[in-house]
Amino acid sequence: MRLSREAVVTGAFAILDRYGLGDLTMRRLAAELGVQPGGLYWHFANKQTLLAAMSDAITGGIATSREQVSGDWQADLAGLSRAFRTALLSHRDGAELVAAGYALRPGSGQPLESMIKIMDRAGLPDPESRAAAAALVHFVLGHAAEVQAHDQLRAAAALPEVADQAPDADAAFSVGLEIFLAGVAARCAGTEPRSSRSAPGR
Amino acid sequence: MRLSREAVVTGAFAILDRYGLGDLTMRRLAAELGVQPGGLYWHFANKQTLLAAMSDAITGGIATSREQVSGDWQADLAGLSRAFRTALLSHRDGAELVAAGYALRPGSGQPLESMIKIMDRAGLPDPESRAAAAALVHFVLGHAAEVQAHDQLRAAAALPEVADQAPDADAAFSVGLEIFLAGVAARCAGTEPRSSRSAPGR
DNA sequence: ACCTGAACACCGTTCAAGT
DNA sequence: ACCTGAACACCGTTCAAGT
Repeated sequence: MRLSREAVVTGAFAILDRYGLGDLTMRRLAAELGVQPGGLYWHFANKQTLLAAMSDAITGGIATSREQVSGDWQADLAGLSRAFRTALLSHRDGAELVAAGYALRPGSGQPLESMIKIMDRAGLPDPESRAAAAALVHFVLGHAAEVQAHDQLRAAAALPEVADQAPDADAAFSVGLEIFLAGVAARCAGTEPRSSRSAPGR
Repeated sequence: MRLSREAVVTGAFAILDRYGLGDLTMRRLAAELGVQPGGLYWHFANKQTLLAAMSDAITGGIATSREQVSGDWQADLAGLSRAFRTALLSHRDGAELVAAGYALRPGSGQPLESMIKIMDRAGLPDPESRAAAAALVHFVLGHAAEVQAHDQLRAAAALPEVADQAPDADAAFSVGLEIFLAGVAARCAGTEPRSSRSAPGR
């Protein structure tokens, strides 16, 4: 069967979900697709490009669908952050994969630009909204990467505990997100258009 | 000359600073030390253990020296975060190195525990202070990793711009840090700091 | 246009054997 | 105790040659 970019990406996700990022090699992928390793390089210039395509597949579709939902910027920002987290957790090692390519390709498909827009509407001017969005992205990426690392440690140790500390991770994410939202709200105090005043300044 | 754990770590840092994390291989390190690759495995069980030792060398000495400086928890937390950032930036790819081992070895030498203590004193109870500290660590790690990735992209492109956007990065870090501090302060509003509650007349 | 075959230049790790 | 020599089982990538 003829190969294609999509077929390669699909096969790559199959290996990622079954064996993890460490075992996602060009040679293993070629074997999975019934092809010689060199054949992959007609469709992708190198492994990095393939990983970038996978990263875009994970983060794509989040930003556009959640751009402007309501007038409440805090709800919008929380929803976008949760959607980002869910997308990262939807594939094994998804956070590590996206984080690896994130710094190299600024904003290419990440929800960063959407976050900046939401904060702009909240009353944060451009340089600060960009810095704030970057901080939020770093938090979500780091949190999701930690969750998935713990997942794999548990799987490797074959612990019989079923639901272990999944609720802990969810609660920890909510705490971090709420702190961030409160911090942005405090910084917007005075300049904000019409949102609720929640936190006192410093 | 006889090898030692410290000599191996020192050589590893030399390669890291000169060639980057991607070129830090056991074979190259062995050549640098005038030794056969297999010889390294008498001092370190595997590469991961060596990288963990390097990570500890980077983060060690921050937490202990900056534990309780003043009574102002915001100043303490900001100082600790900045010291953490400086430590990560003190070696090439330092943030990526520390981040890679971070999720696998919870808290082993990271300033996370110090952050938790500071927030405890600020009035945040345990489960929340832990989640907040994790969020702060993720922000600092992600920020530093992005800064260093941009550093290398600039170096690879051989851009003639000298000071480029280093001030931008510093300002972005400050914004993220201030937002976080304001968010924690907002969450602590109402609950008095521990020192004024439990210590009756000091 | 799309892929094979085969090679190039690497990896981390192990382990008998030497000293 | 500490390291060598040599191997094992892999990597990503290239590229002439086939179809």
